[in-house]
Amino acid sequence: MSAESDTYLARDLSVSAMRLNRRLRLRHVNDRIPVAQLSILTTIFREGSLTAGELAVRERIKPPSISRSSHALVEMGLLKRVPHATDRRQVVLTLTDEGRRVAGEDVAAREKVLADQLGFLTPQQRTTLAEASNILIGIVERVQ
Amino acid sequence: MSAESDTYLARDLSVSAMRLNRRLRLRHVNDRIPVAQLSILTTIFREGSLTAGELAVRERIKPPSISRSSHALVEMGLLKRVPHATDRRQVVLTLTDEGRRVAGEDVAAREKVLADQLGFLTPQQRTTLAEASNILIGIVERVQ
DNA sequence: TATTGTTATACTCTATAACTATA
DNA sequence: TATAGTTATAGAGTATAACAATA
Repeated sequence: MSAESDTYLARDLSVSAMRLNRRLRLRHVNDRIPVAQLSILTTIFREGSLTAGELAVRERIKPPSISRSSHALVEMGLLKRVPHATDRRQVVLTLTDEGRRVAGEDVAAREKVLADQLGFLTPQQRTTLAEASNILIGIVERVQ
Repeated sequence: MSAESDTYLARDLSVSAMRLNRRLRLRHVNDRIPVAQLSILTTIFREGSLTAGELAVRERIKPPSISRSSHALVEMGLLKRVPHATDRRQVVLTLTDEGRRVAGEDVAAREKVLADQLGFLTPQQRTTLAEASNILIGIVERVQ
């Protein structure tokens, strides 16, 4: 890789992240559930019930954002707010049956949305994306 | 790559794009120019003066977003709005001297912001990111 | 009529600061 | 006092719809 392409790697990454993000958000808006809220839903789906604070850590956002999004999900009937067993300050966020159904469907839906696109790729390109995703996660962890 | 990891590739991609985006946006907020506006600035820096419509195509956003962001940049003294030579409906967006300076500096600044993070990576990982960025751009082009 | 761009409006997502309730 | 979470407030970024000016 040349020094010149190194220079633009950061820009290319941020631009492609921004644009991909925009596209995916729009897809989900069409599907009636905003992408950040869907992320919360599927995180709980995968990891099980979590308190608001634990969720904030996993989603890497601040508690107020969790608060807003989780209330929206409760209003949609996808999430329940359960009192914590021993600490009444905490709130345990749990999927409703409908929430579990939606979260489960979303995996398939997302697969479908991107499947067409991934279909254009070679296996090697898919591997590249999977590796890149892991690298990006690591970078995000360190940029604080 | 297993079928299972295939299933989650789309989710991993969208999550890492969202989080990276968030981090980069916050970095730029600290630097006083919002990232989307900076993207406009550097696009014109790289490609030369563009009309609002041309810019909307390149940035993959709708004209109203260009309108808002470009006016903000004009207010900051970074962008000029020049009447089109032959078509008075169109507006040509051109960098001011200050805009050119800021855009130029941004390449270095962005390099500095991510340089620390890229420094943790192996040359092979950087290559992976560069390739992934190109693949993602291609995907974004097709998701319409 | 068609194209270019702006204005009006609305929504998502996020943050920081200030607050409440509980530990 | 410290912690968990909410409310209040602000700002970025985006879209669609309706509009004005020009071709």
